[in-house]
Amino acid sequence: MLPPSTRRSLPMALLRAREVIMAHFRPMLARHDITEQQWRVLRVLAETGPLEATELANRASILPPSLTRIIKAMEERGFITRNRVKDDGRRALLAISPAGVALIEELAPERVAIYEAIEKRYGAEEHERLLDMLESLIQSESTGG
Amino acid sequence: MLPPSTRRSLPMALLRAREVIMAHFRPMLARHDITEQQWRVLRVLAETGPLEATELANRASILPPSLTRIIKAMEERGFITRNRVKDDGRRALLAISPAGVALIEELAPERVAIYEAIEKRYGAEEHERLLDMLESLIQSESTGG
DNA sequence: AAGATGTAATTCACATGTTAATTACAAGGT
DNA sequence: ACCTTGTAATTAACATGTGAATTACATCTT
Repeated sequence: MLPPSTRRSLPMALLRAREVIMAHFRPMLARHDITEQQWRVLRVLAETGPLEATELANRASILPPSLTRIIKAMEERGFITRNRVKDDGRRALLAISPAGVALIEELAPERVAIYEAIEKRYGAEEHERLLDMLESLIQSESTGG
Repeated sequence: MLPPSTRRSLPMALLRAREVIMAHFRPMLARHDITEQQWRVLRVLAETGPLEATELANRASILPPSLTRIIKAMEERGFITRNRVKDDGRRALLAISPAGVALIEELAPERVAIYEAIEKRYGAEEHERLLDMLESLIQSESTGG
């Protein structure tokens, strides 16, 4: 097997694919002055309820040092709250605040419209298949080592 | 259409997929003290020959400000060279040096082995199909707007 | 030639990615 | 109680991502 060219390597293809998709969301996020990562944190907390930092980092695919900074910024802006866990001074439960929920709800319509536009261009079935294949790849690489 | 959960959103899936793949390459790059982005720059220059900064940035999927810093670092380490373009003082041709070529050749076997291992776990046909679908997605999103 | 406009590259400022080291606790063993 | 070991979170240091502003040239216009 030859070393793949940069025009057909999986890491590059995944990177470019993510870029073209995120390009559609960035203007929306910029208008509300939140970053892509802050947006992920908000959505994870909204979906799952309060989480400890480690679990939140895993679910949002953000490394612990980054999460520390993000939490700090979002707490100051009033989008999330933290509450120490009883009997363990290390941990804290992170939760989305009403303001955070309001932001998610405010962006929901535009978010749906963007996804619909992507599905229209790329194809809804293709979209589902791609998600399946990506999940399968993640599974095969993360478990089998 | 409901807003997709973070467990099945295209941006998150692409991000996670890239993470699990890059996890296999990072140790190799770390041993040679080069970053993922520097590695991309080297490979693009090796494949295509000398390029101007803008074209290199596009092909390596690196933003201009990042490329400026990367070029500076790699020039100092002797992996790439720059030559001003005649009749246009703004542009410069960036080229890989013999030391850069040597690094690529040194890493080639391990690189092939890593790709083979991924194909073995995920399936060669699945791999090809995934690349096709990603290219199709990139195409549909970058042209159609 | 001078000014307006466009383009390539860089610089700035700040957020995140990344690894290693450190701090703060918790739990277990002696 | 003390010490070791393990774990959660943070901090440190440096590289890159990102958008806005700036600089350095080119080119076009008059």
